[in-house]
Amino acid sequence: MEDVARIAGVSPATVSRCINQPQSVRPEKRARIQNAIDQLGYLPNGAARALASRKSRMIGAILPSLDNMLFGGPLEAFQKAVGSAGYTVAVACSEYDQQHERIHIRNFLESRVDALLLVGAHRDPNIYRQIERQGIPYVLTWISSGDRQQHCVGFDNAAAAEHLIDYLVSLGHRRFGMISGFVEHNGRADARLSGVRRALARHDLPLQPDRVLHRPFEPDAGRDAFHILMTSPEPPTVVVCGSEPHAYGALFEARDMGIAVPDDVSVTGFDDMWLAGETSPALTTVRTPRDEMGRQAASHLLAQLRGERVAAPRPLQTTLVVRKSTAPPKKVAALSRAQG
Amino acid sequence: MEDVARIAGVSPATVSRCINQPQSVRPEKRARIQNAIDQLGYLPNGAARALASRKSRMIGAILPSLDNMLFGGPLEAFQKAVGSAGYTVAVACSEYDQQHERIHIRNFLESRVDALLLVGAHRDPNIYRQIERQGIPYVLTWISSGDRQQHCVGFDNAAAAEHLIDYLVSLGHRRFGMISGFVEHNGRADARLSGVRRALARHDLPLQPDRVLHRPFEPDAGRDAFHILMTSPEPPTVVVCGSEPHAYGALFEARDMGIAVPDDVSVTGFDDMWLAGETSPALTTVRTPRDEMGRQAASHLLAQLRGERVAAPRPLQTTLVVRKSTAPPKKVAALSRAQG
DNA sequence: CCGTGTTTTGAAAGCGCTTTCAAAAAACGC
DNA sequence: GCGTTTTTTGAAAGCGCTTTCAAAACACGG
Repeated sequence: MEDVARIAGVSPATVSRCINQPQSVRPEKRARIQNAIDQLGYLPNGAARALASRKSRMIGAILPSLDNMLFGGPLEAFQKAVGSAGYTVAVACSEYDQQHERIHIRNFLESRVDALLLVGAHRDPNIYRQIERQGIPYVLTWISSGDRQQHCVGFDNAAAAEHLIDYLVSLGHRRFGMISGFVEHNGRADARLSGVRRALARHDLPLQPDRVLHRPFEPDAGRDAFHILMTSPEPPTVVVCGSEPHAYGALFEARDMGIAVPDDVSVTGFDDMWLAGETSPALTTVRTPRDEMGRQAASHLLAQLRGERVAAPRPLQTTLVVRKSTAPPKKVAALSRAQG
Repeated sequence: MEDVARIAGVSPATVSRCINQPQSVRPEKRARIQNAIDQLGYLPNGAARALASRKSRMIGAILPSLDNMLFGGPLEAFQKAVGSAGYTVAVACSEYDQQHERIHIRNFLESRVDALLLVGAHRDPNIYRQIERQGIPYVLTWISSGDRQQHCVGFDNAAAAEHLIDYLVSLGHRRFGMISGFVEHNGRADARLSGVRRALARHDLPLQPDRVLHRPFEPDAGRDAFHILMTSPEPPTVVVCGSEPHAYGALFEARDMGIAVPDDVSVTGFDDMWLAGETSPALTTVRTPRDEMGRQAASHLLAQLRGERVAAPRPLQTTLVVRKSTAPPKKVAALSRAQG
C-alpha cells in the first residue's frame, strides 16, 4: 500500500480511503491512485483489513451435507445473494453430527466470520451463548419456530406433514407406514414425524411403532425400509417418507418387487426435488421453498450486518403437490375388517 | 491474549507458543495457560494470526455450480480432507461464467487464501500469472492434462468418451447423435465432444453437425434435445449424452414419446451419479471417480502447503459401466441402406 | 481579498497476534 | 559444585491495513 501511495503521491491513509469510500477522495487523486494500483497489481491484504476494521467480510455456513441435492441449491442462492453484497461464504459439513458441527462453529468464530448460517435449532445452549458472545448475527434455517424464533428462516415442517396426512386420510387411507430420518439431533426429521403423529391422532388413527422406520437419507435405505414395511403381515396402504431420497428408494423397490404404485400402495415424498416430477409414477410430495429460504437467510443476515433492527422473518409456505403416486386404498373391505 | 497471559502468569509470547507449538512449552505452564484460556473463554483472533503469520489456514474453492449432485460430493470429500489438516474451505460459484470466476478468484487472492481449487483449465493466462504471483499452490480439477499438467487432478474426459464410442461401435451403431454441454469455456464438455469425434473418425464414421446439440446441463434441456434428435428425418440409433442430466432427460422424453430404450434407440450418460443405476432402463454410462478426485486434490494441495515438492498427480481412471440402456441397433437393413 | 464553513488530507496510533533475538532457566557432564 | 550445552521464556518489533484527530485545502459570501 505504501508503494501505491508513493507512486500516486498521496499518503497511505488516502489510498485506504480510496478503496473503502471512494466518494470521499477527490476524483483527480482517485484516478492517480487507481493508476498506481493497476500498475503495481496491488491487492489489499484481507487479513490486515479484517484485523484493523474488525470485519472479515466472510460468512460461515455449516450444512449437514453437500452430497445431495438438498442443501446445494439454497447454499448457492445464499452465496449469490451475500456475494453481491461483498461477502464471501465459507462452508463446512457437519455430516449430521453435533460434535463436528461444534468444531466448525468454533473454527468460524475464531476466523471472526461476520455472520453464521446453521441448519436447524437442536443444539447445546452453550453454543448459542458462545455465538452471541461474539456479537455476530446468525440464522437457523429449515425451521420456522422454536425458542429462537427471531433467528429462524424456513417453514413449518410439522404443519406441512399434517397437511399431507390430512390429504391421505381424505383419500381413505387408514393404515400408515413411515420412513423417517433419525430424529435424535435432527429437528426437521423430528418435526415431520410429529406432524404425522399429530394429524393421525386428530383422526383417531394409530401409527404403530413397527410401522415407523428410521433410516439415513439415502435411496438405498429407503428401499430397504420399504421392503420391510411391505413384507410385514399387514402392510400399510400408504408409505409416507420423511425425505425425498427415501421416497425414490421406495419407488424403485416397489418396481423391483412388482408392487404397483399407487394401486397397491401409495407413496409420498417430502421436498419436491427435480426428480419428483419424473419418477414412475410421478411423486406426490410437499414442495419446500428451498432457494427462497437461502435468499431470505441472506437478506435477513445482510440487514443485520448493515446494523438494521430486523423483525423475525416470516415463515415460508410449503405446498402439497399431488401427482400420481397416491390414490385411494384398494382393498376397502380388507381394511374395514382390519379396523373392526 | 494479554489477559490470558496475565492470569497464567506468563508472557503473551508464551501463550502464543502454547497455542501453536504446545510441545515447546513446559507442561506445567501449558496447563496454567490452558486453564486461563478456558476460564476466559478466549478465542484467538484469526485475522491477527493470519496477518502476523502470513497464513490464513483457508483454501478457496470455485465451482461452476452447487445445485446439482456433480460438484457437491467431491467438495465434501475435499473439505473433509483439508479440514482434518486444520484448513477451512471457502466456496464460491462461478455459474459456468468466466467473469464471475475471475471476480471470485480475485476475492480469494485478496483474502489471502493459502491455496486455490478450480475446475477445468480454460481461462485467461493472466489469471494464472496472478495466482502464481501470490505464490500459492492451486489445483485444476476434472481434467488430467494440458499446459498445466502438474496442477491437474482428474481424469481424461476425451479418452473416456472414446472408449464409450468404441463400445457403441462394436455394438453395431453407425448413426450417432450427441447432446453436449456448451464447449466455449468448458474444457470438460469440449474434451468429451472431441473424444467422441476422434473415435468416430477412427472408425470412419460421420457425426453430422445437426446431430450434435448443445444444451445446459439440465434434464429438461436433455429432453428437448432428445426430442429434436428423434423427430429428425433419420434419427440416430444411439444418443450419446455429454452429461448425466442430459441422459436422464433423454430417458424421460423417450418414455413420454413412447420410444423404447434400448430397442428403438440406445442412450448413454456420463458420470454415473446415483440415479444412473435406477432409471428405467438402467443407464449405460462412464463412471468418473469424483470423490477420489476431491481427496486427491486435497492431498496434493496439502503436500505443497507442507512445503513438499510434489510430482504431477497421476490421472484417475474412469470405467465404462454397461447397463440396460444400450443394445445393438434394430434396423440393420435400414442402416446399411443409409450408409450406401 | 478576507473570514468562515466545509471538504479533503496526512500523521500516527493501534488492531491482536507471531517471531526473532537474546537472556534466563534447566539439564547435563565430570 | 562448576562450566557448558540445551531448552524455555520474555521484550519488542513488526504484519498491512483502518481510523481518529487535527491540519491543510478549498469553496463561498460579502
